[in-house]
Amino acid sequence: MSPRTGRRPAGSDTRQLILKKAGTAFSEQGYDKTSLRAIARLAKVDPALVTHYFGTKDQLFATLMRLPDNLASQVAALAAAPSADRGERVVRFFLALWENEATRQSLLAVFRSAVSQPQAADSLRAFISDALLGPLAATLDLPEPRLRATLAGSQLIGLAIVRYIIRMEPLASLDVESVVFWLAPTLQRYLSA
Amino acid sequence: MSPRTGRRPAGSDTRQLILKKAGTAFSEQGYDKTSLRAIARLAKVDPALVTHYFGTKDQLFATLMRLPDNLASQVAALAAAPSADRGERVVRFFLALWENEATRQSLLAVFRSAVSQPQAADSLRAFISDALLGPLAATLDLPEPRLRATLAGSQLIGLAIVRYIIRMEPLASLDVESVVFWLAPTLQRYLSA
DNA sequence: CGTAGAATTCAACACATGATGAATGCGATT
DNA sequence: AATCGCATTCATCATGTGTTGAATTCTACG
Repeated sequence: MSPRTGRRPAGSDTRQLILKKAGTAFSEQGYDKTSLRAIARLAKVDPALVTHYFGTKDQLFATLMRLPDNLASQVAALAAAPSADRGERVVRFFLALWENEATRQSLLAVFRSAVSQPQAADSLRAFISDALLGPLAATLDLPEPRLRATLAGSQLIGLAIVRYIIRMEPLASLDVESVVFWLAPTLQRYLSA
Repeated sequence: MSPRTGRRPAGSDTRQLILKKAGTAFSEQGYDKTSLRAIARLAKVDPALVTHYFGTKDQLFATLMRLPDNLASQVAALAAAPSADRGERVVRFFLALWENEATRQSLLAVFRSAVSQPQAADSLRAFISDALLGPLAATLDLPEPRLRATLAGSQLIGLAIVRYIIRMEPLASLDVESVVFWLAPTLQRYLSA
């Protein structure tokens, strides 16, 4: 009789399994609609085990949402680029973030949660504004740099929503190079002209 | 002793009060995070009364989310416009929708709910794709009309998110004319060139 | 071997949710 | 005045949530 309780025989890393399942669940449904019990169900584990490993639901989410730390420095590199192909570089950078499986998951989760969780929305806005658009605006010696950066942000966020969240065709299946081809001039105009 | 139960004295239109409170609640929090009980609390009414008037929560939401029916015909008019200032017209039309208090509420609610509710997301995609971008694409005699319409949609959706949902400055407080000034060329390029 | 501690589940709590059916009060019609 | 129907609340149900504390089983170390 397989015992219903107690420690499991082999050395399978259940903790990591839970993390993985939680990651996909959060990225597919957002924070609110993802229940600890659903995560536990996916990992074939008791809900209490999730709590046991990661504390509260908030802490679990925070553990998962660690975006790459070098993001800021990458943006700085972007800003230092010559202004002629700045638009293209920005688009490529943004697309790289979303095409990468790991970061895409975090981004999806954050975006999905930001709408309903005011706290998440605030931190998202702060992050985008301070860590991404701020540095970019700082290097624009043109009138209204802040506005220009925000406009660029609006096109990029629109791209993310349509291509990765709503998945509207044909943009959702378009190859990366074509996306760059279409969006680069727009970004370039916002960030120059 | 003011009786706790039974009909209320004066002729105040409670039904409409509930509708109004539900509208603001849905637009501020989206479908999921808005509870019938919260709506009832706002209207100072028993939760059962909400159910009594509007049936299920879904039906209440559907009752509120009736976007103006003439939308389709307006888009048709847009499509018929000369191609030279099509970009500007599209931007103006979109902004008019969001600057109008009544439609903004519906749009906010739909957007906020679309992220977490798969059903809402599907119908939003269908609506945008079929009723808005489809007709627009139909009148473009250029290569890849559908892609062009979707690109235009991405910039408009990005604008809505940044300006009306995330409320990121300075775009959030920018006057309408300036928004038109900045976005019209982008839209024009997607829809021509 | 024995035992400390980790992994895991069980059972339960306190709370919130959407929904329903019965009860009660008031207004309007006869 | 009597009555019918609407407006409104009460009490309650079934379900789902995050979280906690105790119990059980296994592993690892002495």
